[in-house]
Parts: sequence; structure tokens; C-alpha cells
Amino acid sequence: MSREVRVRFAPSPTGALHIGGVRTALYNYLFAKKMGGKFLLRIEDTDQTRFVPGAEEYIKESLEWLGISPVESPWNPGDCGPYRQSERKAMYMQYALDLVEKGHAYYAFDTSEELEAMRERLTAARVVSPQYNSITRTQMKNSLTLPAEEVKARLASGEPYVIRVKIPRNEEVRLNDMIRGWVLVHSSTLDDKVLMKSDGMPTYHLANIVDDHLMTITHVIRGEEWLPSAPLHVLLYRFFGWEDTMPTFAHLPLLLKPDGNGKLSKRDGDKLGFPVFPLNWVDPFSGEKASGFREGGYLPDAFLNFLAFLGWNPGDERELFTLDELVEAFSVERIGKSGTKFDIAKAKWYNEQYLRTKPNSELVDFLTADAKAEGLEVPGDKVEAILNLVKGRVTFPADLWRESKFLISAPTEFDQDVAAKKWNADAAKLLGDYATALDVFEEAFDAATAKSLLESTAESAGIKLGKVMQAVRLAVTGMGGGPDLMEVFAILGTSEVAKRIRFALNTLTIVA
RNA sequence: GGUCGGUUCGUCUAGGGGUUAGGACGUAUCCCUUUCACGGAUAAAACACGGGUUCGAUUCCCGUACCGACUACCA
Repeated sequence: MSREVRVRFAPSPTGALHIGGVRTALYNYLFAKKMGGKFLLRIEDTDQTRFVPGAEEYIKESLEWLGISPVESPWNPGDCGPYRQSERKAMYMQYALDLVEKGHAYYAFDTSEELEAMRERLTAARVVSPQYNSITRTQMKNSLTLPAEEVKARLASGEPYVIRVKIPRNEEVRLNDMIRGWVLVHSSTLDDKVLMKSDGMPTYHLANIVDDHLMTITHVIRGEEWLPSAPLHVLLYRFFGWEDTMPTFAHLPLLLKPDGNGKLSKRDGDKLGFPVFPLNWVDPFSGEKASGFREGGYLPDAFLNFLAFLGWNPGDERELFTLDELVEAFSVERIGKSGTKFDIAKAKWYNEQYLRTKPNSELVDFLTADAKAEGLEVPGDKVEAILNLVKGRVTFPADLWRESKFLISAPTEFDQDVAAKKWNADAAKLLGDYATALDVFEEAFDAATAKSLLESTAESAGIKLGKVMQAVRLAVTGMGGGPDLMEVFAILGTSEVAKRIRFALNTLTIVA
């Protein structure tokens, strides 16, 4: 009687999806794939006041970027649609009424002022946690306290009301979380949560239970912030009579701020000096911008790998995993319990690893596009050599061009510090000789021949190469550091090297 | 405050009644390199505290401390 595994990612379209949400989506995806099940997405937009245009597209694009798209979603519906709760609005009321009929829920007519007054009263009476519960509901305006006729009249008159769950007074609620084990909570600490709001929309609590049931969700994998309301959800499954198909819960550890404490939040934006969102985002209301990992130069597979390891590990010492390998290695049992601080240095390291192992064919576009942006072109026959020379030195794709620009565009100025320290008569003499030698050099000019020619030139001039190498580099690249110089020479070719040397000879003045 | 959850190097973590407590990032040093990186090697660096249980506890139990989440007609 084992059912097909079906898990869902259920974000609210209230803005950009932050990295914690992305990780939740990833774990859901991995679990579904691992179990040979399905990963679906449901938009939880029951709070119409918090709807943000563009947020849904943002979620879709983020998952697509990472290659973890759901098989059922608002934009690719399966048999359990609609996949937006706002579009399912009509179906919730009957379930709420069912609960009222069964005596597990009731109408409440209290205004927000009355609720506020109740909380103040309780606070003044030093009640530890003022809430609408089995005790206080006896003093409020609801279908439990009001005469049946009055309730009927109020309802008929169109007076606004909510439907609240009637939490039993004295019951032990247990749930077996896949990550945390048994969690016990006493019903007396729960409150009579609103199930249907006065605008006719369900709250999260009702909607997620009804939808998960209707969508035959088998496992609910979500953030730890939901753990406190999980007992309520268990109770609701019981009240509906759906206990035998209740999904198994797994509450993921939170993603914490890298410094100090607290969970990583959307508002952390760029304040931390790195992105907390997958993609760039501009808030349509405030115009506030937040940068994304994608635009920040993180490769999707590297980012995914990094994300997977935030709270999970394979149990052995492997670190680098493709998506398929993650699926293969994944298990909920290996997800940790404690909160995870977000460490951007590790994310960079992953990016470097992926960049280095990527075939050049996947890197070419980064290089040529950046070059083009500056009006320069990388000759096709040099691309391969340039990439090989430079890709071990970069963290982001954009570094590729920054590190190799000097190979395409000759220096027009020289690093002053290096010039002051290293430029001297010996260097100038050697370079002059070398340029002359290059003029008549006809063999294939690779790194090895560039080197032996330089060595023999130095020998005839009676100059120690080691003393002038920095100056040679400076003359040809304008800089004091960079990739292997002889490889650079080989890429540049004899005439370009000679040309650059002569320019340097004419430009740099000997101080010492 | 209350409820719930958590606590192994700075960070991510492995481990689990007897271990030199392992790996990775980061840091430092060395090697490689006629530079800077890459790479390789080495080093410093952790079981929050107090009680039990036990021959033995970092591991199991209890308490304390600390951290966090939740405590809306938000999700």
C-alpha cells in the first residue's frame, strides 16, 4: 500500500525567493527524485495583501536556472490543479464547514479591537501567553458562546466572521518528524487558530492541509519555522479523518546569518556583502534592488552543490556532486538538526572548482562576450590556449576576461611600483637584444623555444635572467604578476612580443 | 514570558560508550613555480557547562547556560 512519493514546494509570492527557500525546494526535489516520485509546486497566495507582482515568475525562473523544476505547477499543471491557492478559493469553505459540523471548528465574530482588548486584559492579569483558546473563547463572541439564533442572524446579515479551529483542552499531540524524531506537544499550549479569514480566504493552516490532502502529498519537507504549528496540522488531519494518509513531516534546520545570529532573511539583501537570492530582484513597489547569485557569477551547478551541503552531507568525504549524483546520494536521514550559518567563502570555492573543471567549450562565451563588451575580439585560434592559461586563476566567469585581457590588448601603461623597483639598464639591454632576435626568429614559437631564446640572449649579453625577469614581464604585460610568461609569449607570437618590448623601451625610463 | 527545537575546530561537518576526535572552507608556513595564482605538504584550531548511568562518557539520561524558531484574520 505504499503510495507514490509526492512532495511539494509551496512558496508565497511575496517577493524574491531567498536562498533558504531555494534549499527547501532543492531538498524536496532531491527527495522526490531519489524516491522515484514527483516534485510539485504550489503557490500559496492566500494573503492577497502581500501579493507582489513578478514574484511567481521569479520563483519559476530560479528553479529553472538550477534545473530543479517541478513536474506539476501553475505553469505546467497536472491532475491536481489549480496550483495557485487563490484559484482554489472556492473549495476551502466546504472543508471549514465540515469541521464546524463535526464540532472541531466554530464561527467567531470578534473584531480586531475586541481581540486586542482581550490580549491586553490577559496581559494585565499576567496571563503568560494571551491567546484565543479553550479558556478565553468562552468570553468571546463566537458560535460557542452566542445563542444559535444570534449566530444564524449574524451570518445571515453578512457580518464578517472567521472560522476558528476548536483545539481540544487536554490532549497530547505527537508527530514523528523524519529529522527530529518524536515531538510531543500538549494541546493546551495551542490556540484556536483562524482557519477561514473574513475575506473568505483560508489561512495557511487550513489551505496547506486541504491541498496536501487533495494533491496526495506524501511528505512535507519544509523549514523549521513551521515546527511549532505542525501539531496543529496533525490535529487538523485527525479532525478531517485523514490520519491514515497524513504526510510524513521533515522540518529542515534554518539557514542562519554568517555573522552573529538569527535566521537569514530577505531583508539581509546585499547588506552582508553577498547575495542571499538566486537571481537579481527589484522590488516593484519600493524599487529596492537585491543582487542574485546568478548575476554575481555563480555557476548553477556550483551553487546547487554548495546549497545541498548547507545542512546535508553524504556521510563520506566527497564534496563535488552533480545534480544526478546528489539525487543518488541524498537521504533525509543525513540532514542535520542544527541551524547552518551561511558561508560565502565556501560558495566561492565551489565556484572555482567548477570553473576549473569545465571544458573550455563551456567557458568560451564568457570570455568572448566580455571582450566584445569592450570592443575587443579574441582570435578564435587563441581562445583555447588563453582559457587553459587562465582558468585556474579565477573565481567567477568575469575573471576570465579580466585575467586575460592583456593578451589581446597591449599595455599602454606600466605598473609604477614594479617599474621603480625592477626596471634597469640590464633589463633594457636584454629586451632590446631579445626583440632583435625575435625579428629574425622563424621556428615555431612555443613556450619552450621562447624560453631558450630568452636564455641564450641573456647569456650572450652576460645578464642573469633571474634578475630581470620581472622587468621582462612588466615590459610585455604591464604588470608584475600573471600566468606563466613564456606561455604568454607563445600566445602573443614573436612580432607582438617584439612590438610590446619596443613600446616599453620607448616608454619606460631608467631611474636607477 | 510561554511552547518547541538546537549546541563537535572561526565556518560547513564526520563520528559515536574505550579514536592520536576525521574531512572540507578559511588562516599560517613550506614545496613547486625565474612572478602571482593553481597544485602538493604541514600546522594551529572543536566535543558549552554541571550532575548522573557506567570499569569508562564527547557519545546515553537529567539539569543549567547559550543560540534560534514560533507565539497575526502572514506564510
